Amino acid sequence: MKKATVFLPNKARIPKQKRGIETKEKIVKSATKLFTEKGYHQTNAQQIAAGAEVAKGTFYSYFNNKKEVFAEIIECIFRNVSEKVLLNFELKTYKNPADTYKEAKNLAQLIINQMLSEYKVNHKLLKQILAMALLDKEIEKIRRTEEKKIINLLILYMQTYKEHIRISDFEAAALILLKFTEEMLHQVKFGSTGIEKERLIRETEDIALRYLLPNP
Amino acid sequence: MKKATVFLPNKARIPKQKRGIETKEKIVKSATKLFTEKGYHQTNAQQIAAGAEVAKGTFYSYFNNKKEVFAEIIECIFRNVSEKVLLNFELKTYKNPADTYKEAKNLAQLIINQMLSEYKVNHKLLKQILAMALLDKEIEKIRRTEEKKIINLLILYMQTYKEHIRISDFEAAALILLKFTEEMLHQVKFGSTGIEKERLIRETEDIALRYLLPNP
Amino acid sequence: MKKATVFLPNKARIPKQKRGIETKEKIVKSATKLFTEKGYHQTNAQQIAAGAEVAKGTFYSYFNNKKEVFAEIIECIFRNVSEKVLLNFELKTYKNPADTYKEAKNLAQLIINQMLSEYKVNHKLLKQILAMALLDKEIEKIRRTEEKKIINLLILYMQTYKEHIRISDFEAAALILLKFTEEMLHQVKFGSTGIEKERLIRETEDIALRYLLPNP
Amino acid sequence: MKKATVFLPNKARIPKQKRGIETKEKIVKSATKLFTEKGYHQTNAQQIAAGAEVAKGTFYSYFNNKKEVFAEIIECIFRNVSEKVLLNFELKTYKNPADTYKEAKNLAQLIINQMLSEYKVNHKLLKQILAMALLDKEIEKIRRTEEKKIINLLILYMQTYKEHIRISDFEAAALILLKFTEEMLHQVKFGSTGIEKERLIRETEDIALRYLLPNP
DNA sequence: GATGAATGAGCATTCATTCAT
DNA sequence: GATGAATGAATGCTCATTCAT
Repeated sequence: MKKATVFLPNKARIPKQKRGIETKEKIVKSATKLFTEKGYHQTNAQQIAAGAEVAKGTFYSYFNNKKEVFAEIIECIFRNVSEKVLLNFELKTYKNPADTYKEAKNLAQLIINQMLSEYKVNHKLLKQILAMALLDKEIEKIRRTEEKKIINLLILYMQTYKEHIRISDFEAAALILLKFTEEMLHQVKFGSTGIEKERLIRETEDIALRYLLPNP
Repeated sequence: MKKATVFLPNKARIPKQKRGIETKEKIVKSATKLFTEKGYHQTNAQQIAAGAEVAKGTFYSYFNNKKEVFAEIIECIFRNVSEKVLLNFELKTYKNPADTYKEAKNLAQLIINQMLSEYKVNHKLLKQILAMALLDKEIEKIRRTEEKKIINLLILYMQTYKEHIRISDFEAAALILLKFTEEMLHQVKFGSTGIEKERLIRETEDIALRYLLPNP
Repeated sequence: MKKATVFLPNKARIPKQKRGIETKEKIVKSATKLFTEKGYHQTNAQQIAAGAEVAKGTFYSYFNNKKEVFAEIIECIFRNVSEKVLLNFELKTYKNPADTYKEAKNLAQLIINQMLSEYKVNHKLLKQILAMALLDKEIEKIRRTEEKKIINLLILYMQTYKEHIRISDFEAAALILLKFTEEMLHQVKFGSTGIEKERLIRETEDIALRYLLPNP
Repeated sequence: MKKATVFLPNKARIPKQKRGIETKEKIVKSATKLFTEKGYHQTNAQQIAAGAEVAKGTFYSYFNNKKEVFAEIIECIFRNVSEKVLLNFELKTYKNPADTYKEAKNLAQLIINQMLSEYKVNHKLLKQILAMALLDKEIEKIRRTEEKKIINLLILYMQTYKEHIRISDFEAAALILLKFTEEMLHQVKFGSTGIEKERLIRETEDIALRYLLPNP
């Protein structure tokens, strides 16, 4: 086993002109389509380039490698979700500053529904993303960074309504709620259990609210 | 991807003699080690064979391809978990046929703990397994088959203690409980959140029991 | 600039069986032919494999890369030269232990001629070798290792006949004599100056002997 | 290799205006820097252009290809050396027309020293140049053309002092002296033998003078 | 049964060069 | 004149799988 040190040039072009931006978008679009249809490992740079109607070399002038497009795609997806959820939360708390039990319940319901609905991504692509987040450190990091934002939001929510919240370990609770809701989302998305979507969502809400809020 | 095979010859040898069984075990052991250390995609047949101190050809006479060893490994792991949990459940219900509220709680706690402790598999290998279950239909099927057993067990548990259980949709509840517990297990295993194991387990128990059982 | 550490597997096969040895020889032969005809940089692994009538993969199972074949070829050539010169020197000094001035002269003449004649390698390949020894550290090292043997031989010669040698810095002298003789050899081989081979060899002998030995 | 061009369009621009000349100089400077630091083969047009702070297209409007810049660089270096040596020789023979033995010796010493000191080029770049002169016909030709000038100078020197020179084959002697001095220069420059520069230069002078001049 | 030499399609990546803007 | 986006042939290398010994 020899050990060699190599310099990775990081020569990815950052397009400034309209044409370049369009080309990059075409590549991302083609990559998303192929990753969704065939999976990440079954897709190669040649196919992505062909799908975007550009040459292989053009792909490599915008991205250093296949993983980089994937990272860009999922960063965009995750960010979109966390931004939407955050925005919605801010709107609601601004409009309804009063913190009654009923409001706490409504807001919790809202956040859960928000998360469940925001993953607009195709379920096949979602599988690829989840798998890659397990297999690849960099992708895992991107996922965790975006998840941290939602966790912070959940902690903020619990602090806002702390008088109506029965649990005390906000940090652990936020993580658990996020992971649990995500997992339920995946079950709903992948729907391979024969149990209908609605039943799962209803139980998800039940379990989360019962955990968060004391008995009325 | 490399080769689109229409006819699957399935020429894998099923060893009957002691020597053959030992060879197969050596191959499985080597594969497990490599999948854990380097990951599934980073491991090739040559390395598995070398690790088992057999020739590449020998590997291919016991397994049709790399995925087959992986399937065998995870089938063994999942089966082990479901068998242990099942066995334990049966022992407890046999010994304690009375179904008081307290017993229901104790047993629920037991099942959760059982599941949390039974995944003895290395966390790196677990990541590989979860990723593969997302990426590959066959692996997904194996996982689901074994999970179905635990779900049935949970449904049985709920039926046994139905008078003390507050939820009514046993099927959905069992799936949710399993998935939730699994997810928590992964958080505990991967431990990348900075939250201690004990806090996570405590909250997991809390959330599950509160969901299952009515307020005392 | 990112920095990455990569493990180079060094998976080159060392053939033990007759068939493997023959295959390796075929590859080396094909590589030598192509490096000579087209030059090192103009030759690729595919062509070497084709020339040896084996698959590309076979080439890569015997050599990690193109440079490795090249290194093997030149190591063989250099070693051959130094071994022949050394052998001849030992034979002569064994047969003629007396160290008169005349013998010193004869032996010097012999060594020069030996070196001049031993580079049996084609002049085009020699150019490739010299260029690579300038461009590549590893090839340079191989060259220097083999040259050191001849330098040691020349130092030994000077020590043996030290009473008849006019110079005192044996180490520098040996290096200079070697490099000078090599350079003359290249001029003779490359013959691009229009000066005949014989004139160059005559002058080479003259300059070397006049440097080494005092005036009679 | 990449493209077999039959028609050489030679569309390289010859800059007349100040700005164009400056741009060309920037390109040459950048190329020299990169060839020295990374080597000829490891440098590409993009990097040269980037180093000169011009676009890739600009590079190709001044030079038809990478080799052309290299040729320009080495032509400049070699010409510089031969011009300096020639100039110095003319100055000395003009100032000291008398041709005594002592003067012959002094002048020889001077020429050797001149050559040894004039290769101001970085040793890494020198390696690249020597290698390219071995690998490429055009570069070889440039080198030979410039060397011919020094050889002619040496022949002129020998003719001027022919009464004090012991050798008769001026042409062969001039070539040998040049090649020998060059080779010694490289040994001094590359200095990979552990022998100090001064010892090598002293021996070089000794060997050359002893070859040229009879015993006093 | 075991071996390991051989295969060759397949993939990631590079880069000299062109040309529309 | 300058630019830099685009090209695509070419290359080094891998590895699942076969099969003669």
